[in-house]
Amino acid sequence: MLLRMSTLFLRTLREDPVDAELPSHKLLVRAGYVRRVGPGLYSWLPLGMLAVRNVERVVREEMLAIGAQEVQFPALVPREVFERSRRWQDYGDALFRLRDRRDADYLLAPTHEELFTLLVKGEYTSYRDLPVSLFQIQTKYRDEARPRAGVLRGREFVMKDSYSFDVDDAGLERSYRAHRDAYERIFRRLGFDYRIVSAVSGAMGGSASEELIAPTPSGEDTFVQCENCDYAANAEAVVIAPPQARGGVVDGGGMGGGTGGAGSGGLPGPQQVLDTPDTPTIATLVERLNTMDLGRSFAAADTLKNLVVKTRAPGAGEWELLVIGVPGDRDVDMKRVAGQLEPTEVAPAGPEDLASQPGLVKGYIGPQRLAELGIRFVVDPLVTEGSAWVTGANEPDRHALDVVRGRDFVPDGELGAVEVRDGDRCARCGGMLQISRGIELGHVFQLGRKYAEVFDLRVTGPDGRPVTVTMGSYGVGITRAVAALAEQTHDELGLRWPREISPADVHLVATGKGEEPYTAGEQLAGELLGAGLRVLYDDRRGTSPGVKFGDSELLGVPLIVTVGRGLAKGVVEVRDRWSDERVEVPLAGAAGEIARLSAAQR
RNA sequence: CGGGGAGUGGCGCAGCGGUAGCGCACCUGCUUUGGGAGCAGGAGGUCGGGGGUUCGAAUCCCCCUUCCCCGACCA
Repeated sequence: MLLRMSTLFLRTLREDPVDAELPSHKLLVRAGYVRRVGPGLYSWLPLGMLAVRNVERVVREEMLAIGAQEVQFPALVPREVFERSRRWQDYGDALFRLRDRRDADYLLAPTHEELFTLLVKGEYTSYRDLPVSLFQIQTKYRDEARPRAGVLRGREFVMKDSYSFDVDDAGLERSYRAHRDAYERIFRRLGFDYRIVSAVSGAMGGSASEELIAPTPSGEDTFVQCENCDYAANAEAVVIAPPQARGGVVDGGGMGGGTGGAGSGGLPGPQQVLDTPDTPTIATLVERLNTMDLGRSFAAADTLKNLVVKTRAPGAGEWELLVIGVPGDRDVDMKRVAGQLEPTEVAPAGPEDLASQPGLVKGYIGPQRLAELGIRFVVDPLVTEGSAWVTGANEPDRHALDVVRGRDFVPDGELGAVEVRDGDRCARCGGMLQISRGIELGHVFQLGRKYAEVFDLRVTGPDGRPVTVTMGSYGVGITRAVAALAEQTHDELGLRWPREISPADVHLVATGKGEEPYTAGEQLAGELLGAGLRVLYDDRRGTSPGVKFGDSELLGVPLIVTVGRGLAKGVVEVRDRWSDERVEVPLAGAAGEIARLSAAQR
């Protein structure tokens, strides 16, 4: 492949686009890889297209290598298909819906579980046909509430999605493993720094759902890693170790700071109700407590905050109230809560929900009488058995002190609800958890029988009886990978591609007076081509050297070869865009040497 | 959905009552050729849309609309 800059459809920009915030976004636009068309919509220009095709190629090769077979579904799907899986309703506003001339409803698919399931159902009927894995590389649509970060989170994007079909759990496990391994090979080949994090809560070390994340400060996914062991999880799926008993019980201390509770050993005295006027928030409460001359000081961590939410089980018509108790210095992570309660829906309780239950006094809710009110109550595991708290007294302007779990209230259960913090403890080994940000590159997921049941995908088993198929679902963001890689690998000069994704192996720059650089460049370009390299050749006349060098840095091809000044000595200069190392190579035989250097790059 | 901001040549911006300008990019000529060249000449805009005020509106007023950023949201 030989691309000539003189004819390449490319215009680089000297200035950053105003709407871009992230380096990857700025650079992909400046380097002429993409152009914005509308909110969350981008055109891919020739260089960008080459990068996208390269990601596709790597993904396709690795999918085929595990025996997955490629198919292609329409992006435009009739409503009925998504009605059956309920996603026409459940997917919400993020689903692009449209109507044809006959007023029939259609959608632009965000993923294709339904069609994959239906396809297999239509063709296969026996357990002997399984397992099978199918994939497609296709444009997906999501009407994001707020597209951002350029191509990283658009409303239209290219994604590889695949699905595995097995007769039993052991088979699913194997298919899952194969995909997970393939994903590791894909991201390694593409040159990513990536982490695999658990995306499922509860099941410690469970592998039912994992995300492959590219760590980068600007990423919009939050995940935690243990400093000590290899535990890593999405922030919404994290499991935090409960502290040693805190507050009054075992022996004072514990974690969570403050000197609250009973201090030294033994249960605190019976709970007492205090007048605490105008203290509807944790901050105001703590301030008030510390001026009350109670013989101890209090911190937010000594208070028990009770948040009211409402839940609705699938199919149930009515919302039910649920109170969640967490230490007062902690925020509740609603996504984490929702993840654990799924498929039951969760929503914050509004004023009208509270009004329906007069026993709940806003700002002064305590768990002491929730049971008698018939309201369900769960606590975060940080609220350990035997711990003592300051909490609401269920009366306006009053709080209760030394309220002990197990003595003064008994929750209906525990629910990890708290937002993770740096320094929280790993539930596996007790090590410190560290929070990082990253971009989700891929997701492997044991879907199970959800769609197989909805679409009645069954095959005849060995005993002649029908068996419901179990599925895995696996995705890789193709266009997102290009941007994520740019985000991870760029430097102050511009893009910097690993070889597998780069639009070319070598960026050949001809510069200098007269014809010599161009005749030599032309010949070298041909030789490089002959050596099997993909060449981007800057053959522009009348473009000053500074512009050419600047472009070569911006475009990000990993090896830059300059034909110019060195010709007097019979050499060309070869520069590694990654290390910035420069070597002079004799023009005679340069192609072979350059091919060798290129092959040595990552 | 909440908060902030912006719509003026391809891109980035200035102008804020007197009929549109700058930088980059582009075109022509000459010079220049190892770090975003110089000189000279040139092309390109119904100033987001509609209505109003005014002798006169990019500029003031009203309505509409689109877009961007932060947050909420995001299988």
